[in-house]
Amino acid sequence: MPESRTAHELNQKEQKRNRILRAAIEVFADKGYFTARMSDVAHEAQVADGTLYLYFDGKEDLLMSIFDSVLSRFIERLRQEIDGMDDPLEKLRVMLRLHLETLGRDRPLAHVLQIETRHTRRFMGLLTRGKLGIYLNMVRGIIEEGQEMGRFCREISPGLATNVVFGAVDELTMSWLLADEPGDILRHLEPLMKMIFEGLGPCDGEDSKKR
Amino acid sequence: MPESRTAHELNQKEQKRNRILRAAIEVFADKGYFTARMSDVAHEAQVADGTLYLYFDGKEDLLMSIFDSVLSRFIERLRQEIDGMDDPLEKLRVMLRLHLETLGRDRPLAHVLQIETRHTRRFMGLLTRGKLGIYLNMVRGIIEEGQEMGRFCREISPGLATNVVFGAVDELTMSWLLADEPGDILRHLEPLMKMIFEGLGPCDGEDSKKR
Amino acid sequence: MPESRTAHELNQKEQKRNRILRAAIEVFADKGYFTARMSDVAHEAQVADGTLYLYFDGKEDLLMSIFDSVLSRFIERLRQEIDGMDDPLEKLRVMLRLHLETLGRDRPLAHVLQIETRHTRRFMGLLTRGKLGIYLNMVRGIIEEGQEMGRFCREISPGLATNVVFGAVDELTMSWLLADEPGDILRHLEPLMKMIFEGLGPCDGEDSKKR
Amino acid sequence: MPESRTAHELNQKEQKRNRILRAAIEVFADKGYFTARMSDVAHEAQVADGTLYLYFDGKEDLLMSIFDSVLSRFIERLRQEIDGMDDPLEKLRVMLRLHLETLGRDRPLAHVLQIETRHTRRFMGLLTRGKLGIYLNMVRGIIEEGQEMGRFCREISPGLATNVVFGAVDELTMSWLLADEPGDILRHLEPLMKMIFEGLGPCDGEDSKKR
DNA sequence: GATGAATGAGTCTTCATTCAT
DNA sequence: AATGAATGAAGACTCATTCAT
Repeated sequence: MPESRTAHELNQKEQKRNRILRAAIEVFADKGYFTARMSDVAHEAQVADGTLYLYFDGKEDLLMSIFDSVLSRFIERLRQEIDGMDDPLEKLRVMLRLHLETLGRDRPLAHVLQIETRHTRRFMGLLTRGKLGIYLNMVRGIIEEGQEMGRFCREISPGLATNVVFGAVDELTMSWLLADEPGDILRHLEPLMKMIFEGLGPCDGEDSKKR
Repeated sequence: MPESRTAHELNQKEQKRNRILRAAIEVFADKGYFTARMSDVAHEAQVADGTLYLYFDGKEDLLMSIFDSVLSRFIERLRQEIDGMDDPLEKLRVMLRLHLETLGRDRPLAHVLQIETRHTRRFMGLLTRGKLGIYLNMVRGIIEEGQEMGRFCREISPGLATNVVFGAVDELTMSWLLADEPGDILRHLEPLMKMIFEGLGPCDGEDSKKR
Repeated sequence: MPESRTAHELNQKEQKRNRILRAAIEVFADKGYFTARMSDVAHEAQVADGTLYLYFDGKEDLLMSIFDSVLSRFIERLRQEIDGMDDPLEKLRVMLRLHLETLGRDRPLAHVLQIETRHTRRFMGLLTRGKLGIYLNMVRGIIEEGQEMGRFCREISPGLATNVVFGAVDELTMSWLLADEPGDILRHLEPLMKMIFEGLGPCDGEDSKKR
Repeated sequence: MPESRTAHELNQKEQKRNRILRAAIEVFADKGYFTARMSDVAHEAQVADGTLYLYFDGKEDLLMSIFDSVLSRFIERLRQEIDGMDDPLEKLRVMLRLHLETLGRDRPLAHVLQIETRHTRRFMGLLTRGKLGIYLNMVRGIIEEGQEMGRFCREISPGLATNVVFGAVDELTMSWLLADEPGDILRHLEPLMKMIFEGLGPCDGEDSKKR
């Protein structure tokens, strides 16, 4: 059963957009955002230079869109997986696994996300106000939920906790990325979870796991 | 007692060189290496554009020189402090403290060293063959010494151990740098030392702390 | 009958290349190679500055290409005209006429070729290894042919003879170029031929035209 | 007997001026006027960059001054030698010999005078209004004198004749300069004189040397 | 929609010239 | 007078972006 013409076209368009995005990831990871030329991306994507501008607003938008598109898919998957769950700690585990999987599977992407995006203050600002903000809000949501259910220490401010959790994965990814022989990033998941639980877990009298 | 004319002039020259270097650190940290213009650096250093080229070979050399100059001073101080010591572990502690202090005291510098330098593959290569190589060799020297004295596990290759130690500080610095409320980076020194000692410490029969 | 798209485009491209080349000739002749700015050339050619770099590698290449393009056409025409001829002396005459015509018809071109090209040692070297070398080899070929046929004195080394002939036209052109009221350069052709014939002609016993 | 202090100083000054001038000749001949840097000249003259400006107004003045100084000495010598002579033709011979000697003895100088000076229209204009004008006027004077005495053809305009004579030496020098194995330029003196005499000599009925 | 030739703003760098010492 | 460090104007070249085909 054939798709409607429009749907088909949309699909075509979507495919080409993704091809360009993919090309940008490779090229940015390889040469660095500033050193890479738009025509390098066009060449890698096997389209004309001008075509890039039919799908993106410019070089900066291309970089932002990498972030955005990856995060969109990530958030969607995360929601699906998390949806039926009850345990906030388990939700966190799923989230971190997904995060590490996404990057661990794709080094060029990880490079762009971790390195090329940090160049300018302005950039980080823009990102945080976009899809990244949604992600961070989800983390925060889970933490607040955990605090309400008594699974997480209530004395820690949710904002700080979010930073700690996000910072931990970020740091982990960065070191994996800079390592010469990175290995499987997922092997760090459980130690990370342990650290986080120790950091966030119940802080009342009865819970004496920590010093 | 007046300095000799030459000595005075050298001093003057050295001072201006440092002023430019400092300006470059500020500007690169603020706008990013690629976004920063040479005239921004000149302006910040309160010299004319052309003056930059009396002290440095160009933009790239400026970035390299930041690295180089900081590392030179760092290595010198490190040598002085380490000189009379016997215990390799203590030497490592001094080294890491100095490393963290140097960066922790100067965020713009840390930014440039950790972020702006990672842009291109080529850059890292150049650096490693320069002063950074000397530093890494010192780390390696200490580790080998520790192994010979039986303080460090002999089964670990010194090269790998060097990477682990250096990677650990690097990672630590990076996360401190990306944090919103960084705090005093030195508070991480002891935990770091503990980790390193656990990772590198004696691995023979009598020492059963590790599996 | 429409040209194929590609052929048409090539033609367009070739035309614009020539327009730029022409503009460069005018501007270089007028202001001198070093004093002329690339944007002067662009302006004269009615293209944007950047466009120059779509057709040439830079300022130097532009100068070289003037030489090259003129010489290419010159050599081609020379080959066509000479092809069926037998008499080497006649070939020389055709060659010199063509040489003088080419420059005599186009003073700016002559200026660039004679003056602006002599600036640097390096330049002349590059040229001689290019199209100019081919031309010089053709001259030499004709002379050797003449010697074999007994029309030219066999005692003169072909290399020297080539220099003499080429030097003569060169000198002639130079003086025509520097003159205030140059007149028709072709009026010098026959005297020149006479001189060359006297210089190169048979040198044996029976031929006593020369002392 | 010591010179007066002032005279001595003037002499010192003059010497340094000449050293700079000489350096400029060497450097301009070697690298070309535009490619040469003022600091190259300073280096060659073993003075500081700034010192050049104590003796000359700038780069252009340096080039002009080469011309001027050479021509000054040339004109002075010429006047001395010519002074007691009667025969205009002999005066011409002396003049041409001096001209060829001056350049033939000093290739770098010849290079600068013949090549580097022709760059810009403006340059030639300036020169002609300076010492060069004086020289040309002397040539013209000799020719007019010759015409009055009936030794030269009266039908030729003195201006044209001057151009012919000057152009001939110029052309000769140029070809000598461009030649690979120049040899002694003075060997061309007599042929040149012959040509000039044939060109300028008496043109009336009784004198039938020319067609 | 797709192309890629054309555009021209933007920047690094050079170097003639100046001037405090 | 001599120096040479400092200046800053000027220009070659790059490359993100546009738009006619």
